[in-house]
This record gives sequence, C-alpha cells and structure tokens, in this order.
Amino acid sequence: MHTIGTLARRTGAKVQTIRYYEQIGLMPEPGRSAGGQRRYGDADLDRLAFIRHSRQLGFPLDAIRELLDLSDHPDRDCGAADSIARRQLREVENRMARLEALKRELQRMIGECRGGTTSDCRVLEVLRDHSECLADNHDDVG
Amino acid sequence: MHTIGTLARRTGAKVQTIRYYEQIGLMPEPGRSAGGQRRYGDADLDRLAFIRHSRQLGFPLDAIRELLDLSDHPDRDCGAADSIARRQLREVENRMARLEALKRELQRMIGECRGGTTSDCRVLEVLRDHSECLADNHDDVG
DNA sequence: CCTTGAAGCTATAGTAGCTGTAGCTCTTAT
DNA sequence: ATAAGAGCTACAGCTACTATAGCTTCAAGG
Repeated sequence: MHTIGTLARRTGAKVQTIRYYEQIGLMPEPGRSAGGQRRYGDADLDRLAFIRHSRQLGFPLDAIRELLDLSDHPDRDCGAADSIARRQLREVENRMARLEALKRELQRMIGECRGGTTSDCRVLEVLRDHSECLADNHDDVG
Repeated sequence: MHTIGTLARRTGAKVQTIRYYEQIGLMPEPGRSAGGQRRYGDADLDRLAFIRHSRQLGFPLDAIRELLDLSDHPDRDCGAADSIARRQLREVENRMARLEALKRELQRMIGECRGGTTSDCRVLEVLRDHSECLADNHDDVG
C-alpha cells in the first residue's frame, strides 16, 4: 500500500495533481486509511505512471482517457490507440511548423536591429508594421 | 471613430478579446458614445494591431506590455526591446527542441506498432513502460 | 502514553489568455 | 416606428495544473 506522497515521488507528479486526476475521474477513488488518508495499490501506481508518461508526450487528458480505456481492454483492436498517437504526432508537427515560422520572423527582426533609440528600433517597427503580418493565425501558437 | 467591431475586423481580434485587453490595462479605456458604446481612434487601432502581431509571434502579454511601453517612449535605448525579442527567440527554440524529442518518440512508438489487439500494441506498451521514460520534464511541453 | 514534525486532508482561488453565454440596450436603416 | 445587428455588463468556462489556508493524521522517539 502506498500513500499519495509515495505515488508522487515515484512518478514525478505533484500530490495535488494526483488528487486532481482523481477529481476529474482519471484516477480511481482509492481506499482510505482509518483516519481517512488515501492508500494506493500497485495498479494505481502503474496507471499514474501511464498518465504521466502520456502527458510528457504531450497527449491531452481526453486522449489519455481514451488510451487508458483501451489499455484496460486488452481484447480490443489497437487501431484506435494507433490513431490517437498519429493524431498527436500531427499536432506536434503542426506546432513545430508554426514555431519554425515564428523563429524565422524573430531572427529576422533581431538581425535587423542596429541599436540606437526605440524610435528607430527594427524590432518595434516590425511589431508595429501591419503590412508585414504573418498570415492570420487564430489558433494557439503554443 | 471606430466601433469595437471595426477594430475586431481590422485586427482579427475578437470583440471580447479587445474588452479583455482593456480590462487588464493593455488597451486604454476609450471614449464612449452618448449611449455608452466604445469609440476608438486610429491610435487605438495601431496599438491593438501591435498587440495582435506580438501575440502571433508568441510574446506573452507581460512582454507585450513592456514592448508597448518602449514603443511609447521613442527616446529610450532599444536594447531592452532587443533583449525581450531574444528572450522570446530562446523560448521558441526551447519549445521546438522539446517538440522535436516528442516527435521522435511518437514516431518510434507508431512505427513499431504492428496492429492486432491492444494487448500487444506497442503504442500502449511504450506508454506503460516505465523504463523507457523521457527524462523528467516538469515544464509545459506545449 | 505522549509528543512532535512530516505528511495528509478539504476547499477554494489563482495561473495564461482568452472564449462563450445570458439578458439586456443602442444604433442605424428603412 | 420598427427591426436587425451590434454593443453592453457580468459571469462562467476552457486546459492542466498549482498554491494557499487551516485543519487532521501518521509514525517514530522518548
């Protein structure tokens, strides 16, 4: 039997985070000690490790919920898991592409700045200048 | 004189977002019509465009506050603006590096999956397997 | 048995940066 | 005069946690 602190230490999650996962139904409600403290088994530890590892790979909690569900049913087709992972890969690639564009624009901005006062600062000029805007991007640039 | 809707259309910001910027002091409180509706001038439009463009480059609002302040004082040294931009560039590069690592792990995971049931799915196996964890990463991966 | 300090408990609020909703009022064209 | 569309305030919700306050429990040492 593990305490919540042990789970935290073993997985790198914060104690509050574990309670949060319980609250949103990602972790099951564990047993309690006589005094009301949470007591976990090894299966809980594994589940939390799975969640944390998935989070480190950037999966959103909803996707993790699906992955856990698949993991709980060994007889199902693994195509679903595969497609969640592929979706996440596409997401990561999208973000990278957007960041690449930002990086280039920032480098250009910085590269053109020749010092002096803010009145002739290229950085501020670029930010002010409407005409050089990136294409509209309403998504998070994350 | 522009309405809030006009500003929104011209900058790509949502109406609520403009009101939000006012609320947090990023946009000034504008004048009002007889009936109490916001009325903006061209300077407001420029300021909002500056904010949106900076957001598109991923600058956090605090950084934008500083950039706007610099932009409002043409006599100051532009080194500050430059260093904010460099900080942002480093941030972008960091995120890209982290995403690159995620991308590789996702690709490996997906590449190894040979179909079948979830019980022998490599994707789920990798997520379950403690020993193959990425180095601990407590930052946002975003 | 008693104390003490670490760890746990609940509940609530805060983070970033918006976005959406409800229920109203204003503007403007016809 | 009316009606559509835009604007108003105030507040809740989003993601995924994180932090705080004020309390209780646990485990070890004396």
